[in-house]
Amino acid sequence: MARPREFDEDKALDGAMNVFWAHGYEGASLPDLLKGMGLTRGSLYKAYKDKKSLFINILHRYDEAEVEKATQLLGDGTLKDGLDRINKLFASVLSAIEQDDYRGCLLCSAAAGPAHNDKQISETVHSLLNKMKSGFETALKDSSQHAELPQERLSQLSDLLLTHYVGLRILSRSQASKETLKRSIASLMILLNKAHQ
Amino acid sequence: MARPREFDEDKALDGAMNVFWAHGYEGASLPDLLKGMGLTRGSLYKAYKDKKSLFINILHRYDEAEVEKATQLLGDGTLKDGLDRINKLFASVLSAIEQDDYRGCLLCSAAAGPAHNDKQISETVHSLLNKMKSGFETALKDSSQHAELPQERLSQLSDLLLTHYVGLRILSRSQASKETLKRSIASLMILLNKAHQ
DNA sequence: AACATTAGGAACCAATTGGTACAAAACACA
DNA sequence: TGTGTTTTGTACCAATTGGTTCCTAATGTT
Repeated sequence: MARPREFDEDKALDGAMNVFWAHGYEGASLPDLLKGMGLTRGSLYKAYKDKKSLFINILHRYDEAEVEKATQLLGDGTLKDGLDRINKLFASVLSAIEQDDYRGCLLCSAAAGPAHNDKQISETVHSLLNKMKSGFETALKDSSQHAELPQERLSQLSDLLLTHYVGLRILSRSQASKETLKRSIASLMILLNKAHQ
Repeated sequence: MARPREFDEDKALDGAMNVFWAHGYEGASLPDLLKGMGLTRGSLYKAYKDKKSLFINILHRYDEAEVEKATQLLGDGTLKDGLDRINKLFASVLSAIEQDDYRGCLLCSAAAGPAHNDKQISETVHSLLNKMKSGFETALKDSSQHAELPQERLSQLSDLLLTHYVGLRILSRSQASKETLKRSIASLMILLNKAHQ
């Protein structure tokens, strides 16, 4: 009973994700979002309450789409050595900017922006950042060089990888030079290869 | 000739820096700035043209105050080994959040925010980030363990340190746990001690 | 003392912000 | 064919945004 939704929810949410990704939370205006989602004010507020709720919704969508992709890669058993997976993940960061995609990472931008002021957002952000950390930890445990390290060291290394990931994504968004990012990643991989010694 | 300024320019600019530091560029409203600077609209626009110009001005002030402090530390000859200086710098990042200062770094926040959309800002940001990188490079050259590394490796390592610095500061601002930052820094210092091998 | 020049401050501005109210429209079910 | 329920779209809202105007006040120079 009642009138069915006319808009395609997946399309709308993807649209919102792209707008937030490109402009950030504060930078995305309602008209931006409405245009990107292909719907009008009434529908948006009826379906998603308000801007902040929509954003948190989108953060979860970003999780399912992008964070999940990253953690799947980091746990991907077909790449036997976890270190190779980590390498591949950072290579993908580089590949984004090789294709002139300077949007960075929605999650990292949220960490730098609204997470500072809003508890609900910061909690969501941290749960996703933790998921990334766990992904790194999984990969390290599957690395022939690192598997034997004590848990404490694995956790440390994972936090380092997370920090590095965030740093790279923020630098990407600020349009840092490709070479800078390349050197940073190369250096990380060299150091990581010595971590077990 | 003409009426002299009544407000203390240093106090006003410090006030503006604090407001931008706390709220970010977009997040700092004109009323916020006016209150923090202790002057009225007319004076602000007469003296600093507009919000963006003021922000770039403040970015340079942040350079003189904070970036300079960091690079001085990294080049401080009284700490003989450059590695100790790097250690001390990252310890100061940690110390900030131990004192519940979650503002992060104005420069890093600028990299994550307005630098994405504004060329003038991104250029300023990158020149300061480069200054940080040079600081790291100087310290590495003064490190007994790293001084003999080829220039290419030193540059790589400096970019890694810069990335890590940015990552930490963004995580700080998002109110990441002290433990996370601690582990990340600990891990970095361990790896850095193996970089020369 | 007169004048040129600049600072200060309030009133004002159009545009935009996120958000709401409400009537018309579209369906399911009876 | 109604009837109840929900979506949709438009008109509207108050508040805030960054920015300008313009008059007055304060000064150094002559």
